[in-house]
Amino acid sequence: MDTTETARFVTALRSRILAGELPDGARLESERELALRHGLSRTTIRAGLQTLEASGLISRRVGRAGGSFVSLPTGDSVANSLQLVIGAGGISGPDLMETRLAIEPMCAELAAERMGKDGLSELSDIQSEMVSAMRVVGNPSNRQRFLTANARFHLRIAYGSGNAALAAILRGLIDPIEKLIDDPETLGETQLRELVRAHEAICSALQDRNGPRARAVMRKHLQAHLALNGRY
Amino acid sequence: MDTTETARFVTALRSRILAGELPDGARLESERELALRHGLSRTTIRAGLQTLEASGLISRRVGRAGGSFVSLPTGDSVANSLQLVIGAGGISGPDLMETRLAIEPMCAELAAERMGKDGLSELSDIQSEMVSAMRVVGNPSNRQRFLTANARFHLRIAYGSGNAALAAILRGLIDPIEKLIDDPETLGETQLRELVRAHEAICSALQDRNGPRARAVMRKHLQAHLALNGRY
DNA sequence: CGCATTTAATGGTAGTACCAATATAGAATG
DNA sequence: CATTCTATATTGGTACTACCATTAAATGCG
Repeated sequence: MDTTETARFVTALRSRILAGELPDGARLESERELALRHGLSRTTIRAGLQTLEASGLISRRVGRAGGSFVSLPTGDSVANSLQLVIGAGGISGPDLMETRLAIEPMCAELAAERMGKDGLSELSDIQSEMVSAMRVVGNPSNRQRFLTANARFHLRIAYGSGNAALAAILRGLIDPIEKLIDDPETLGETQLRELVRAHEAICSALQDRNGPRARAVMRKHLQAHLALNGRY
Repeated sequence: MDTTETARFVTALRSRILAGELPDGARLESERELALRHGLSRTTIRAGLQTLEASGLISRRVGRAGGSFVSLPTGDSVANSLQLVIGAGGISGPDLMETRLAIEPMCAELAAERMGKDGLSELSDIQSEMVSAMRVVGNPSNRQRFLTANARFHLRIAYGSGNAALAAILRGLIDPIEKLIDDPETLGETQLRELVRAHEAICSALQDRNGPRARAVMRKHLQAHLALNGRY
């Protein structure tokens, strides 16, 4: 394996990073120094660093105090690659909804156990925002406000689950899903009102710290979406 | 945004790919031609292609009929970035198990509805492999055989769900999880036998095309793991 | 026709030079 | 002394040239 010099350099540096030898935020040597140390040209070093940067393992800044800095990958990179695959059409609409249906009830259950007071109040703020946006949802910009707040509502619960993996996955799904469901035909005023009501029930279950109920209500809420336009 | 020439080139080419303008497998112009067409140096073009390759959007081959080829990202890139984040310690052990608990029951339910005859027979082959490996599980190499087959069992069901997103996610989780649970203390012969029994029940539910039962049995199976060593 | 050889095209690597951004050291100034 | 401006050093970003290694196609030969 690792036929090229660049690939060798990448795997070497990547394992040092993942092994924790280079802590988060650590500054690597300059490209010129790395080239000398590894007996490679700056060209090759730069190619390797480019790859590592694209993987989210380092970030680079120019300038005197600049250089390459270790940045341990977070859920962001998962969300990004998920969005890439979806954007490329590698995952169908029904797949998205099914995945959501797998993830979010679990998020709700965990959030009921773990979400703090501030998180819950943030959630009810978002809920108020949705209610106020709904009043004039005929206005296109308000419809957008409504949908954005809806996404934030679900994301906030995922964060509230305290589970980085679940949150990252939902973050990757939510934008494509939002575009998928934004259809005035199937998502009219009646449905929006129903949606707000469901959110109310979820909030209440979370405040009661009732995990199973939160899970059940969330599940029902999502399945209602699925039923709206049977096949996406 | 896109302060550097490289970044500009990357975003331009990426959107062309995601827009479907460049179909899967399409061959890009050579680096020298791209440089001319974009009025950039080959250096910059190469930097951009390096990034796109790391994102899984293109692959490159040397040689006369070589070049850069569009490769629409698949679940692999999601699995990879998931493994990167986990490898960097960005996701805890309990997070992993909870995510698994969210994903796999859904996989089982869908697989019960969608898995074909060949898939089911593959599954029972894997099951036989596990049974035969279990007989001499004291032997370390056989223990490895057993665990590998176990992973394949769960992955096969995820594929059988026909849902690319769920399969990709489990693929990213399974290796780290396998290492996590491979503890002779908590996973002794008694537990292995119990595990095989659970797999048997899952197989049977799938063959009966009983989705809800498949979901329930899978869920119970995973929760047994969780209970084994309460906190990972 | 079939096989070996040559040739041409590609990405990979090296090296040099210079540019642009930016933190730091130092000088000028109040 | 404090502040502000200026020079400077260090860094990544880009350009250009040259050559190598790999690979498939074109060519030649038997």
